[in-house]
Amino acid sequence: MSLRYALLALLTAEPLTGYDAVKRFGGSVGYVWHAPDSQIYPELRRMEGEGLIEGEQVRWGPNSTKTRYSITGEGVRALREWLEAPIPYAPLRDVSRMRAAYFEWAGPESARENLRRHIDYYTEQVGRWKDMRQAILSAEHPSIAARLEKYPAEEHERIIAYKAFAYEGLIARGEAEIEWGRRGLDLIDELEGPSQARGEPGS
Amino acid sequence: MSLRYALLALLTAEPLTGYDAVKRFGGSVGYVWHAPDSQIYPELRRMEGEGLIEGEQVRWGPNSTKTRYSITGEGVRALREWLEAPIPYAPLRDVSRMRAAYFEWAGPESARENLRRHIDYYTEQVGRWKDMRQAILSAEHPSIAARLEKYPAEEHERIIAYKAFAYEGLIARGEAEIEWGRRGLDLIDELEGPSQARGEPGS
DNA sequence: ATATCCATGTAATGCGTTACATGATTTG
DNA sequence: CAAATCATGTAACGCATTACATGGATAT
Repeated sequence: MSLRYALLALLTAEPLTGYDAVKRFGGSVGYVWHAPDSQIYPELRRMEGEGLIEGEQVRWGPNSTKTRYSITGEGVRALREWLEAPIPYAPLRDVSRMRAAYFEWAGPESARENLRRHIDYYTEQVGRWKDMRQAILSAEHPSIAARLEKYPAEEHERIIAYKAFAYEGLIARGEAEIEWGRRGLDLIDELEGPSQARGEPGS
Repeated sequence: MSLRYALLALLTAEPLTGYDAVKRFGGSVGYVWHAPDSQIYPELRRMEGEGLIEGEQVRWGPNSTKTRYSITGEGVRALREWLEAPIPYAPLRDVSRMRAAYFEWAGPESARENLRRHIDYYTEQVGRWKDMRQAILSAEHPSIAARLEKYPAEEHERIIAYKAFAYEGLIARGEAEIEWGRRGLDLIDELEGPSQARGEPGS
């Protein structure tokens, strides 16, 4: 049910077509909340039905229109309410940890491969998150720029700060994952002897 | 689809009834992979149908039986295969970060309340995870004890080490969450002035 | 004109959640 | 004998995923 709040949050910056929203979910917001097109379009229509957003038909080319959605007063209220309500923390479902717990059933080489992938994955993610954080802090990112234009200058600092703070959480988490992966590789070396994948120099 | 592998992993320690499995998901395994009864019983039957596990009827009281499941050779093969295959990392869907990114829409007091809950939640979890890690390292936990009995002594070290390592990942992650929450509270103080909830001593 | 973007979906399936439901057995 | 535990589900619903599908508009 958070998809709808992600959409509402997006729409507080500027009106968007479904396609615009899909684009956002491919980039910025998508780093925090993933959603495919097939979920976004129907959700927007449902939200319009409930009065949280309003669609207006905009000319697009000579023979066509597109729907541009804006958030309504009720939409803002719903977003606020959601932000102020306590989140029910979802029970854990952690594939990486589950797999690691049973590494004795995989070969050491495949356990290593697993951890290397873990490290690579989070290294890449951390890179992205750091870039996003920078783009937010410098107000370069188009969607943050549009947002700042819409709100008075005294709000800018906090708008930026909270978004950067969110990314800092992702970065910290990612770095913890990388650390964990490295300790895992060391652990495997201790338990099973060092990897045979690399030759000993000087032997 | 990981539920079935969690079940297979459990069954490598000892045969279990559905109810036993449900119990495990309420405790040990449940800290890593959550599943409700309503998912476990049907999944066990499906797995039996696919030959990954075998159910045998065991007397239970004078007029009743229960089904005790054991892992089959094919089940072990399936578990190994899953452990050795690369995990497709699921796209992110992070409610805490999403909410934090839009804290300017909540009041400062409700943003603080949010972060306090975040800190409390992870503090509690970290406590549990640390206890579990200890219980594993000392081989006190009943399910780890049963497991160790079944495998030769030279396997014990790695069986324990990998499970402890998994919990260490959770602990590290939890601690990063707590840290993040604290920095968030500081950030709110900076942006909005300190909380009015507490009086200034000496004023 | 052709490729790439812009725009918008439907359909099938599966995993997971919540709520509801029942009865036997052991333990105190 | 009453309470707690053991045992095993069904049913309805909703969110999410994957695959499939189409056509107009703009840029080169």
